[in-house]
Amino acid sequence: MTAASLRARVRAEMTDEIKAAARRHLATDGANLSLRAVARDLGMASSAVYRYFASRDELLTALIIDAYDSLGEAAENAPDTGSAVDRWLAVCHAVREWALANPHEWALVYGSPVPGYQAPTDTVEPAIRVILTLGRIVQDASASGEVEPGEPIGGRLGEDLAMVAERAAPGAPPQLVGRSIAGWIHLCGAVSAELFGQLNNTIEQRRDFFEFQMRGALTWIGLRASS
Amino acid sequence: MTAASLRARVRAEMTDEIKAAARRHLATDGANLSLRAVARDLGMASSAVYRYFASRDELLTALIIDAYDSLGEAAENAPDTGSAVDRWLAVCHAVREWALANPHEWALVYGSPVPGYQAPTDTVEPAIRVILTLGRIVQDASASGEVEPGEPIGGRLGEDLAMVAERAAPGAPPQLVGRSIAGWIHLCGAVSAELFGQLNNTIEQRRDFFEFQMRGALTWIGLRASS
DNA sequence: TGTACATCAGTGAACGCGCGTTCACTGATGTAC
DNA sequence: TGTACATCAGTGAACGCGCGTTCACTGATGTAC
Repeated sequence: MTAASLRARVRAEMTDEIKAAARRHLATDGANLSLRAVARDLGMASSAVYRYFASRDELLTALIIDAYDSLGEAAENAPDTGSAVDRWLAVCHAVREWALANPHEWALVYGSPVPGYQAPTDTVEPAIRVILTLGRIVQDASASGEVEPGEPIGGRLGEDLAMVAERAAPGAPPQLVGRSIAGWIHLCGAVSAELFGQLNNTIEQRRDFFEFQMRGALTWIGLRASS
Repeated sequence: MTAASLRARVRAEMTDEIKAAARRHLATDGANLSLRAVARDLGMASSAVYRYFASRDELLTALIIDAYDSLGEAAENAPDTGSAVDRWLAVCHAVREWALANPHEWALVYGSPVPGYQAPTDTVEPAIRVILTLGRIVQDASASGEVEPGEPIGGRLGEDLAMVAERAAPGAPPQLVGRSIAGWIHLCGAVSAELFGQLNNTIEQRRDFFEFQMRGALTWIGLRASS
């Protein structure tokens, strides 16, 4: 380990500590967390944070990227065995469990947009990891015939979906991809509904209801339980 | 018109103006809007606002209740003719169109919870107007047999759903109510996905895709196009 | 109808606070010869 | 190996700002007799 890389490592560790403290502040302050409060927690001058992040927004961006990456990793590491339905459901549960474990980071990326904050383009790649994971399942299922193709979709929507299919599940029929995107949206909606309190005092069997919903969505999407 | 009720009317008008100004501020500041900024917009001293709202949180609560009521009214006023499927879709489109017209109010009630804000109980009644509207459609469809009842759901989730059914669609089978709640959650998720930017650079035919999703959800929910 | 009083909307100053960001600086750590 | 210099993390004061809320007050509007 050369001296230079040691300095780099210390720097990386400090960067991580700042992000960790900022992440803790998401719980109390949401997306308008305070740089000064973060610095205070770490016992350092607020100006010192500027050695690591050029501005509050840049720190926020780092948190957003980390959240997407962490969620994406959770989705990618979901058990990848069994039928397409099994695999899809495993991803759904992995996403939900990650969100329950990291509710404020979920809110940061899937909640209301932060007013005045414009996400830079380097958030895009981490942002699509979940949907690419689902796309792979759909593509595999389509290749092995574990799928109801369904009615083709014409018009401009058909073109939109064909372009998405090309990027996320090449070879799969666009209408199937469209139904899969709908499934992903339902997944996000179900997680947000649970996290943001829409089910309070109504449905207490959260996990069961979640699975019920995702299985229901799958019947329409048209993945089959076995090939 | 007595003098007293005139004073009351002027007061109500001023209250409305404050809320209108605050609503405008939702666009730029989100849920952490500033009382002082609102007062400034109206050309009044910031302390004057306290004659109308005891605190910033109380003003926020008023905005939340108004948003729920406005959305609820839009849903209730959706065209109420044709089959259960027609009526359900009409409500979905009414909700989406309201949200597109009032994106910041949608974010206020269906976006990430405001940290530190606890909604008082008088937000509950306005909050459930949409789902009660959907419940009425399901109840009617169930009564007239325009419905696939589907497999009953046992266990605790079944009990949860039976209780919801009792409140929102008495007489309808709990499993149908469960699928309907899932449809409502998908509706909220689809609107949030569109509004919060999840479809950016992906799907441009927003209305078509929305309708595609809602129709798809309906095939699983099991409302029939005609009795 | 006229007058004394009560109610109420609105003012402006103040309290005490926190914020993001900049800047000149100190001192430690690394680099080049 | 030793020394002169450059890099870099971190400090602390300052700038200029905005915030929610309170309080004693003024004047207009309504009420009771």
